[in-house]
Amino acid sequence: MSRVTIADVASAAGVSKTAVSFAFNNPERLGQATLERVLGVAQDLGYAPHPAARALSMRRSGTIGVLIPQRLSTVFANPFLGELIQGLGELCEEHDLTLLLVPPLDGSLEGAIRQASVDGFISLGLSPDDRALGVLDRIGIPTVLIDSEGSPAHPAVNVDDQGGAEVAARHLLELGHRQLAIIVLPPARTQTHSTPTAARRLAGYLAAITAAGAPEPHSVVAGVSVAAGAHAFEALPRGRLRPTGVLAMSDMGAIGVVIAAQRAGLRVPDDISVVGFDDVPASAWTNPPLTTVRQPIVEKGRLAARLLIQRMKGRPVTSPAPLSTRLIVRNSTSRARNLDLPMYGREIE
Amino acid sequence: MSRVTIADVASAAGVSKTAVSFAFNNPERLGQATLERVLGVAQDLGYAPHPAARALSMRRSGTIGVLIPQRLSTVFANPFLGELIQGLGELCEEHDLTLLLVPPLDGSLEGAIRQASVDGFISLGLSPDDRALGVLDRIGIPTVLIDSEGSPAHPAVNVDDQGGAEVAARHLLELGHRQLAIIVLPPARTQTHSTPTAARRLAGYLAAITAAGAPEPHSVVAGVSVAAGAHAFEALPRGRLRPTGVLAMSDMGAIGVVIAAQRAGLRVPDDISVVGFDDVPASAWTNPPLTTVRQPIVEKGRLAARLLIQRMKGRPVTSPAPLSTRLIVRNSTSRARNLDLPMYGREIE
DNA sequence: CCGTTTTACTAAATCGGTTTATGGTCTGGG
DNA sequence: CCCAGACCATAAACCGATTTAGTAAAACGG
Repeated sequence: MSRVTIADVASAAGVSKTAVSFAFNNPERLGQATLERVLGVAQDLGYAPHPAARALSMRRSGTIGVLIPQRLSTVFANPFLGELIQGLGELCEEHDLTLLLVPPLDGSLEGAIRQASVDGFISLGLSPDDRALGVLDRIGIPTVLIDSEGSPAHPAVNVDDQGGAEVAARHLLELGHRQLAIIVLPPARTQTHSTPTAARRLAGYLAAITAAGAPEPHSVVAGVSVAAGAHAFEALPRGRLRPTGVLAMSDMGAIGVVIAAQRAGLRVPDDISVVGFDDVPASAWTNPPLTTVRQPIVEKGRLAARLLIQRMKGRPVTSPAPLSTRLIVRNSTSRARNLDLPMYGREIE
Repeated sequence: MSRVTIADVASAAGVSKTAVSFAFNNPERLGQATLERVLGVAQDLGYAPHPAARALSMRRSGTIGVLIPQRLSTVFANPFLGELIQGLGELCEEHDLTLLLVPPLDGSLEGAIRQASVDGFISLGLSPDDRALGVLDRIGIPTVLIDSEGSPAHPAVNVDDQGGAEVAARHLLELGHRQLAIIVLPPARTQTHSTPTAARRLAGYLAAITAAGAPEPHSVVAGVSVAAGAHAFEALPRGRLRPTGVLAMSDMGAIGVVIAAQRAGLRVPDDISVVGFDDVPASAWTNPPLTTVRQPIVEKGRLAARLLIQRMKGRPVTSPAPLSTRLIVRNSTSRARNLDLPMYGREIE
């Protein structure tokens, strides 16, 4: 009942284990006749080399791990990861690699990292002081960071978050919005402070806002999901202080805000403008289509995978320049209603 | 520079490899003093057991594989997989398992299956005669099928595709639509004929249509993506024979149809009704929100993972009853325009 | 015909763990 | 004082492959 091993094939074919191994990995080292016989027997027996045994002796598993900072059961609610995997996947296919999703094992990424049999890691959104990073270079597995601070040890792939955020905020300001709100991404996994990405986007928003001399924005923390975005909207000030423009750090959050606003009887963009971040595909289909900051997610995945594969080959690699972002203006933003119009400041609901 | 092994720890702590192993896996078999010393040394050296070695000797890898019928670079364009993984992920977390994505290795799923070091497989949408299935039970790794024909060897988790499709078609027919079109899912990976899911949905559509005595629908094959759906719309007959109702076998396809229709100057649902399948979350946010057949994707993932884990524990498992589907009526469908109205049959563009 | 390659194959070491079987040391009871 | 049992720790076997070093036989060159 148990699995067919190389020894079974060897004895069935009347040769040594070495010969069987050669048949698959070094066929030219075997005579025609033996080669065919061994291959035939292996086929008949349904032999497949044990992957773990193979990985152990070859010191490579043919797998790269994606270090995910959240639970699997929630992280895919954001299309971002799916997009990223499309990019990673392209290079994995080229190089015959499979992808292992590595979420925290009962809360601990460190533990998960040790368990994972991979040749390299792509790590998402780790803060520079996450303990997982320590484990990573202690174990010495090549790693490429995405959305983190780069370090001499590990190259990082980033986009111009701050620049993108700045343009987004300026867009609202130029449309005449003064009273803004920011939907801030939740803090890093174990830390209380924000992720590098959130920090950079926030810096961009604030830079534009203070440069324009607009009042300090109200800010609410919300996870990257439609529900969280909707919830965040509820937490916004109402009445006279109600923001007319919302800067969300994610598209999902922005969509949530839009939906909650509409449910509350506001029209988007007439009563409230909302701008997202990421430009996931769905942003183009929403009602209204979302104004958002586009970042090249698939390209980011491709680039990170490419760098990782370089590192896995032993070549030294340094962090590339941040990929550029750009504002995609669709229909969730419009000119701010004039302060004197009767509509301004009306109570919600 | 190379990795710290159990032997290094053993010699550094002045004990045997066995003792080190026990320190981690069988701490009660060691004395207090030794235990602490070994653990301390291991910590200092940054020791982590080699996952492949561990997997080899323990005969388990702590990983389950998801057999994906398409390339990674395309499959995540459909939110379906992400949703499913949310479900799988819930149970993986409970049982400390990681998830390996196993797409075809240069075209061959069989090859990919052999390489994957996993304790079990979840397989997506395999036709009953796919050669990959043969490999699966030859190797003897527990497997649960999703969206396939179940077999005595492998339990399958399915939803009531046919019933759902039937309700969807009836919905359009009851709204007065006669001239329908069907956007058919593309055939299985290597085969020329359709996947079980596509076949069942098609059967459902046709059952309702013939029962209603409506004319035979036009059908177009299109992949599960917005672009493919849009493309499919272009292939639909125009003029007098233009369908007023479209049955898409996926939400992504449906969204593509909607977008292409709107681009062509049609109003949805006034000029053309479209119904999707799956009810991925994005369907609720589109413009207009999509009428679609809801299937419980996350639940499907949960159930499949639960069954697989049972099988991995050696318990026998049989295919559960199909999960039920239901029609979610939103705004992409409406009463068919009366045949006599001047608008009917107007040329597109 | 003899030494040298080449060819075809194999025994044994190795990868890095876990596990089984066993051997000492201490303790306590008779 | 002796023996049984409890307690700790270890040597060696094992998991299932790859790979190194080497051997026997055949082919080759002069």
